[in-house]
Amino acid sequence: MPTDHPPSRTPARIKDRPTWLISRTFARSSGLLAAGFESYGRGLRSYHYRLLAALDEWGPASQADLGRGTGIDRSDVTAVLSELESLRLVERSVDPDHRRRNIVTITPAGVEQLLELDNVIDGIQEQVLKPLTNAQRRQFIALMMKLLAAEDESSKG
Amino acid sequence: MPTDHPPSRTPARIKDRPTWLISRTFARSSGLLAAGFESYGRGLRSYHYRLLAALDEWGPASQADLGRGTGIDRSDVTAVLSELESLRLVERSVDPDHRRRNIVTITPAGVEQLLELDNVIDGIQEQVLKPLTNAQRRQFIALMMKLLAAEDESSKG
DNA sequence: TTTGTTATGTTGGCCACGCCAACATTGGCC
DNA sequence: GGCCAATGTTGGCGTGGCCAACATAACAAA
Repeated sequence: MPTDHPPSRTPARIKDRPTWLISRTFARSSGLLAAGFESYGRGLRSYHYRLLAALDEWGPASQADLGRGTGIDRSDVTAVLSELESLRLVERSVDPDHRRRNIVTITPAGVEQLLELDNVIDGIQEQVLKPLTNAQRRQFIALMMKLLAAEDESSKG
Repeated sequence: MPTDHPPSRTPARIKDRPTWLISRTFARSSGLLAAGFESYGRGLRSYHYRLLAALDEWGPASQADLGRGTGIDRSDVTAVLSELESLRLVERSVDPDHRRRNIVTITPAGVEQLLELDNVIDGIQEQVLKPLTNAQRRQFIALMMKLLAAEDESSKG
């Protein structure tokens, strides 16, 4: 559990810089997220959630496709899928048309787990944004989307 | 260097969530920052910068105070200071009034290094915010500050 | 058809950042 | 004098994000 120990003073040349604010914001967000995952037990972390979500949404897929789709490295996909498999949340089978490839499928238990995680994570969005009014939340989200739009474009190519 | 490999699709239940946007924003920011530090060579990273900035701004301090002030763990402070010391950017001396304590001082070379890093890092602020207009940048910064205000309060106690 | 070349899954490793525990040592307090 | 707190240090752990190397399988070019 990242306990998120913020600095007590923070040098002036640092404290107002966007990169610093972004980093603190992320620390707060990921701390809350980690606490959420942990309170949930099972040893699931964000990678697990991302993979379950991808499988639920895109249907059965190869590990390589999962990696590309979620931005998780192949090797990490392998490791996390093994954990998910041992929890019976996904299943791996060899693609008959391409025996080097695995077809990964989410199980009913996996879907159920995913839905529960959805709830936990939704609650955390609320916590993260709590200091902002609704209008400010919308603004904040819109600004981040704009900030990331270029990146999204370039990776779609 | 974090190469920041964004996902190519991103599941819908994830892609609009604030925690996800925050995490992507941070990935972008810290990727640019890391590239900046690395292009600069010398093996300096954000911890080094934070400590140099703290020393420059608050004057000579003990390691424990540096840790509390910057939010960096004592043990990490020790390690990073050793690197800074071997680069002759800081000096450690035993506090005569408290021989368990070190007094850490930034050297002239350290100040110089800090100023150069300042420039690099300022350039990165620009890059990070590039997609936003000036008004949007101000908004974005203000929103993050509000988001973090509660945390700052509680750690001042 | 044989010879590269590319894609896939796996293993094992590395780094940054953030933590924590344990320890010896020092100083302050009662 | 004896206890407690603070200090610096060592060593370790976890997460997220990477990369390299490898065997194997499929594919493309020759």
